[in-house]
Amino acid sequence: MRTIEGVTDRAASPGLRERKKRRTRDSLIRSALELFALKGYERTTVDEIAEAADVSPRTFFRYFANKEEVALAMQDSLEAHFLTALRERPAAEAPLTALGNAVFACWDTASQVIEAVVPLELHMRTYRMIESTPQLFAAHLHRLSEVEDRLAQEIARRAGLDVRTDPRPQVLVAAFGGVMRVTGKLWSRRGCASLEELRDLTTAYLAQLGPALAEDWRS
Amino acid sequence: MRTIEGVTDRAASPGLRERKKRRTRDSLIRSALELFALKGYERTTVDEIAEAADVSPRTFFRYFANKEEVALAMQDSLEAHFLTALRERPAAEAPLTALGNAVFACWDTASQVIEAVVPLELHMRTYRMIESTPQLFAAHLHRLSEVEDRLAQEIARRAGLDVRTDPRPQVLVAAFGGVMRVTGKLWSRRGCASLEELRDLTTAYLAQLGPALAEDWRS
DNA sequence: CGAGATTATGGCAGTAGCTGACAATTGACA
DNA sequence: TGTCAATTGTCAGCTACTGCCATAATCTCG
Repeated sequence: MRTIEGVTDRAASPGLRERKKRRTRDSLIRSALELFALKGYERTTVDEIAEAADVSPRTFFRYFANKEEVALAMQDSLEAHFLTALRERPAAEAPLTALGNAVFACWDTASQVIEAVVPLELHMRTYRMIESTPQLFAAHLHRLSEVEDRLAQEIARRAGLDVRTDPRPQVLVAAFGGVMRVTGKLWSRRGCASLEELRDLTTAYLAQLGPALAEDWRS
Repeated sequence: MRTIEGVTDRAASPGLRERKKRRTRDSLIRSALELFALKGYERTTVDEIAEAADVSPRTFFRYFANKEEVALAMQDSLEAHFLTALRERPAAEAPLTALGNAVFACWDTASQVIEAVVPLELHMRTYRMIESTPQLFAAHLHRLSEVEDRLAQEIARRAGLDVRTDPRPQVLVAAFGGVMRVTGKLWSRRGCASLEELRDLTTAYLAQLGPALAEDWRS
């Protein structure tokens, strides 16, 4: 039962079975990311990942629908983390402000979310790999577009609007997402140095949203 | 030689070999899109497409790197078409205005670009399929992100800026692209009825870019 | 505690996407 | 017409991924 599993996850002791599953999953992620970092995404086979995690190849596909998914597993956690951060923003904050603050708030605790599964540095390498591997980047963009849907939903809820009738939540989130992708790409090209740099980059680019839309750029 | 091929393409008679290649390619696209419409993307195999187009499966992969590519072939043409439309916009137009006008101008002639290869209605069905098939949609988003890069380049050129130093071109294009994706999705969900509807939708949503970024949404 | 219901895992066979290598065919061009 | 280059077909092979069934591990409840 997924629901019960999800609820008991953090509350009571999840039971041996659940703990074992989590360990297997984490082990698969770690093994995969390490192998990817070592030999590249395409040159790593699922069989190798399974072997490194000491499970059968068939089991791998019971945890991840495909090879992409294990590469993007941490992104998944981070996206959920971000969603939570947004929901915790005070209702008084303006939409765009809330989005921006949620990003920053979420980055403060992001390293903990990551390090619960893999070393931070490995995750950074993985992010660069995602940005530079077409197949992974495509899947990444797809997930982001689904996140944007949920973001728009949440933004609309905050503002007491209906996503179906008012275009502003979707438009805002689309623009916001665009900026995030641009900064993400830039950051990855610069080597994913520090979270500080990403923070500054994002601040600067988000601030340019208004000016970029201005009729005239002479300034 | 790609360059020579590209140049002679529309000028002199391209020669039998080139003509044959184009026919094979178009035939593959038509066969693929028809089969996709008939039995769905995943349930259509490359072997079937090749057989319908009367070539060997191996030849299919000489024209398209993978199965996704043939499904997105027309999008490819349309993106190139859009790029051209943007380049033809008068330099006096403001960045965002130029982007919007390029879209509309490009749609006026889009049907001709499409009908040179496949019936318009088949292309509409294909677009809906792209939006509703995760794997295709992911690939689609990836291509769009590459288009955005070129768009930013062109916008920067028009404004006499350097993409590397001024964030505005990229930010603007990212926001613009976000709106286009939102309208595209909406339009596909409504059944890709008419280009008119898409036009109205786009106009309305583009106009919301400014308001959506506003601090306060009470209005 | 122990029997029986659940659930996770492994093994295997098979499909489909995709590639490299080589041979055969076809168009280009002097 | 004959030579050269480009296109195509064939074939063997790898890898991602799935369905099926048997087995083994955990859980539940009397």
